[in-house]
Amino acid sequence: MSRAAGAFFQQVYALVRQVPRGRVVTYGQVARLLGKDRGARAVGWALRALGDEEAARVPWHRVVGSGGRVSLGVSPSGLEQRRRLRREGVRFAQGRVDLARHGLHPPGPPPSRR
DNA sequence: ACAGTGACAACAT
DNA sequence: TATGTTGCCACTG
Repeated sequence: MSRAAGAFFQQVYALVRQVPRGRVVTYGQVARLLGKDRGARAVGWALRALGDEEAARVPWHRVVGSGGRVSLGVSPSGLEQRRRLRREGVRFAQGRVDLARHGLHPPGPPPSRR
């Protein structure tokens, strides 16, 4: 087990814990915030390494893929992730989280609707 | 000690 | 639009 993890993983957990309810961030954004432009993968690894106890205090479900995709897809965890997000009032569009509404830094142009 | 592997994403072709 | 390559961190066999 020893999910002690290195400093980077700890930074990921610390940052994800700061994501408020009803808000989401992407792997890429987390990586960038930690100074790793191309470290999105490492972020995923960090979350995957979460132990059950850690997962209880880290809102891992608020971390989604680019464009609001749920990377875990159709896996149990993926379904669970969507369920939790929905429960927090996160809106989905085309099976993706509406980053324009819940993301920190929307990548694309703002939707003219709300 | 070394290779494989795993919640991603940007860039090149 | 799709496919291939590369970068990133830590753990396991």
